[in-house]
Amino acid sequence: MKKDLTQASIEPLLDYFEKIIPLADEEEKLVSERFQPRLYRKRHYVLQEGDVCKHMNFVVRGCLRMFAIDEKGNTHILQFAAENWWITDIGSFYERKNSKLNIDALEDTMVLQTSFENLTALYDQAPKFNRIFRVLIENSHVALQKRLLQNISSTAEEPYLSFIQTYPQLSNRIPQTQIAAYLGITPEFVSRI
Amino acid sequence: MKKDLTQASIEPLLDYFEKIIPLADEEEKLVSERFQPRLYRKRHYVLQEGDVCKHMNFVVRGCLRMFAIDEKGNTHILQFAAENWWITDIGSFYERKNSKLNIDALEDTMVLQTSFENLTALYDQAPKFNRIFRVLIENSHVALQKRLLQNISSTAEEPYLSFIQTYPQLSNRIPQTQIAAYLGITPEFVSRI
DNA sequence: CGCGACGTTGATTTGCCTCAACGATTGTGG
DNA sequence: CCACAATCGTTGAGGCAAATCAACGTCGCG
Repeated sequence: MKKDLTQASIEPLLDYFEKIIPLADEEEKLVSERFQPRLYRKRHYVLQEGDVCKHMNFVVRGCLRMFAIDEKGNTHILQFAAENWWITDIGSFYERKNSKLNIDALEDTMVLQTSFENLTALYDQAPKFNRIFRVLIENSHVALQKRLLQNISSTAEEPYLSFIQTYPQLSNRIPQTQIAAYLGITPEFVSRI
Repeated sequence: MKKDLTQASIEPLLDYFEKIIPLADEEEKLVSERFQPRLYRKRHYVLQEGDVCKHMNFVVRGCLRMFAIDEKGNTHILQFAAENWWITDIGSFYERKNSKLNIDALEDTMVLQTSFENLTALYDQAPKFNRIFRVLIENSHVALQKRLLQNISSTAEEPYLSFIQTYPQLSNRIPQTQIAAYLGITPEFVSRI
């Protein structure tokens, strides 16, 4: 039996922002006007290679992944996004260029999403969000640097152990094949660890 | 004979900002008050592991590198920064935590640098810079994602060729040993390509 | 039920590392 | 100004970590 995903509210996103910095009632109202809930069913696409990435997504429930497919047909996962994570192809979203990445749903997933137009409007109406989103991306930049360092480091075992330690809740939910595609190693090798 | 590096001015940074978004005279004045020139001699450290990263640096002339040293003593380079590039340990700089990274000079290097206090003051005085630095970090995030993808991809040859194509001016100036440490492969193997 | 996705294990191959030796170049101090 | 050390690039031989290819069992799902 599926969970009930038809209930949607802006609350999780407001809670999330509140943890970073308090919002005035007026600002909460702006957020609720500029974000819309949307349900993506398992295996459905949020973004397809070649399209412009139209939305910035905040995951309320479920799990998405962003990935690229190389010339040999191998899938490389750049990012997972479970509850309270953001996911979008930043370059494509802000520059409105065609994306080389894909985003799809590993599970039935509820997001709160905003468009480029709505987000820039929000920046104008409440400049505070410029700072919030700057901090968000700074944090994910730091995380990405850490990941790159581990990836460059010698053995494949270390990045794997680090992943299941850093994201224990994720490594339960996600098939090993997906984790392998995230780490850049083969599923067979993950199995041998 | 060494180039004359004693001349320092805020001009290159103002030029840089102007290319992104026009600045009012008042804003230019604020920038020149909040950034200071500084010369780092070859092999001198801008940031040492264990210290808090005190400065955000804009390279006017020369070249810096940011790197980590792993438990085996191997050096892994996260980023080079030549003319018109920014370099800092973002996490350490904004959170004022001890850094696990090092930054040093590959050549005599002139930077324009600002402190956390000066930068936050600048954000307050001219909120426009929130947006500017949000865009800067978005761009470097996109670049980092691209690099991670290439690194995960199978052969070591592709990342190398991509590097010398993307940064031809850098690959002339920088020893192959440094490029190897950036790509996560051995100098010997770079030589065989 | 039967198909497809997933995980496991084994045998073989290979890309890259490690270790080592050797010129060429740079730069540094006596 | 020369001698010596340090840095850099190159090449060779050998070894290992992880990929590849393949076969098989399990599970969930249409």
